Parts: sequence; C-alpha cells; structure tokens
Amino acid sequence: MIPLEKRIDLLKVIAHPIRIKILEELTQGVKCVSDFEDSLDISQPNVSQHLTLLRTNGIVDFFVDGRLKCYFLKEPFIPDLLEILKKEYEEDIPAPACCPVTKKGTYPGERRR
Amino acid sequence: MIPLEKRIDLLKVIAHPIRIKILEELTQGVKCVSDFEDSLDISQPNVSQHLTLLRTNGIVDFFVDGRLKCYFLKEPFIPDLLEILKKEYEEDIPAPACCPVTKKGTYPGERRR
DNA sequence: TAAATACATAATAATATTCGCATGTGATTA
DNA sequence: TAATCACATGCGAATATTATTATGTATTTA
Repeated sequence: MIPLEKRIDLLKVIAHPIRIKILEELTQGVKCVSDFEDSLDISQPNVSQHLTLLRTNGIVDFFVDGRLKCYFLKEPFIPDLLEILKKEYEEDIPAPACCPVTKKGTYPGERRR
Repeated sequence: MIPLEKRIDLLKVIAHPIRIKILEELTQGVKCVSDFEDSLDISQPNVSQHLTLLRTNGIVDFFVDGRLKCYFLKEPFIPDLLEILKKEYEEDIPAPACCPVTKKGTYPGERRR
C-alpha cells in the first residue's frame, strides 16, 4: 500500500502550470533541458529547478547523453492524472436532497437553502 | 472546453492533506463544520478556512440548516481524482530504450546511463 | 432576552514557494 | 587547451500558504 500522504506530496509538486506542461511534453517522449527552454519560454535555471524538483520527487528521471540530459517520465501515476485533468464533466454533482444525520442528529427535515 | 489552467488551480487547492481528508469524508455524504472538527482534530477556525477555500473554488457548497452549515461535494472532478490517488501501481514507467531526437538531433545512438 | 451554539472573518507570524541573477561544473569542440 | 555548450546550484527577494489567536455574526435555546 502506497501511503496516501506520499501521493498528496506528489500532487502538490505537480500542481504547477509549468510542471504540468513539462509532464505533458514528456508523455510525448524524451526531452532534454534545452528543448524545454524553447517550448516553455522560461529561463534555463528555472527549467532546471522545475526538473530537479520533479526528479527529487521521483516523478521523472534522466539519462546522460554527452552533454545533454534526457528526461523521461518515471512515475506511473502521472498519465492517469493528466488524463482526468483534461476530462470534461457535464454537470456538477447533484446536491443532496436533504438533511442526513450529522453531529446533532436533530435535523428538522426541511432544507432551508 | 474547461481551460486546463482552471483545473490546475483546482489541483493546487486540493493538494493539501487536510483538504483531501475533508473531500474524502464528503464522498461519504454531507457533513457540517463541527463534524469535521471532531474527525480532523484541528481548530474550528482552521476547518472553516479550509472549507471556505474549497467553496470559493467551486469544489464544495453548502446549505444552511438552522445554525448548521451542511457541506457537500460539488465539483465532479473530485471523485475521479480521489480514486486515482489511491490507485496502486506495480512498476515505474519503463525508461526509454534510447536516444530520441531532441534539440540537436545528433544523438550517437548509445545510452550512457 | 440573555446565553449558548455553530460558524466565519481578521490579523498576524511562521514557513514555503517561486523566480531572478550570478556563478559553477562537466563535456565537447575549435 | 581555450572556448563553448548544456545544465545545475546558490542566494536573495517577492509572494503565497498555513495555522493561531482573537473577535464577530446569526441562530437557537433557556
């Protein structure tokens, strides 16, 4: 059993526009740091910082190829997450009809709002 | 089309242990604030703050019942997210065999790490 | 109507995140 | 071997997040 806490930490790391973009690009295949520099339009140190954060959290890894570092997706949770991030939902969850038992258990049986 | 940016904002709001716990409890049914006080073991103002954050982001809503506020899940994205958060994965994504074309397109065809 | 209950808000302090800039390192090339 | 390329790291400033304490508001009860 993977502890839920660990997954929540991953979620926190992932929940950033730039890092989501990085992960989406990595689902398309391996990329090196300077590839991201081009596609993300942020500074090289910033790319490096995001990649380092993803790597230290076990989300991506890389292999070295000459002076390039080739990053790839490692964490199997990512593709599933990216998929539901883009999923369309038609409607909100319907509001409960009325008044389940809560703390007091003394609900009058009439919804007032 | 729901903008991805919006979903990422949601992700950021959700990525907190207490708020995940709140959402998990809400998948079980409606709860009022003091129910959370009992189950979460944090102060009442803190419960209120987390719930307010979830509400202002359209993730939950409530109806008023006397002096109780009955919170319920609203955002349909949540159950899917909670489900994959708890999903078990056996292995990492296999590392790519070698050397796709990146910026330089001059890969020597040999993986060095 | 005074007190109690259920919850929200404001203000603050501690901590974390994020990005910029400067600099450093290792590999390749001229 | 000096210069260049690809990338990482250190540091600092701005901003965001989080939880605590104190206080406020609306509803119900005594």
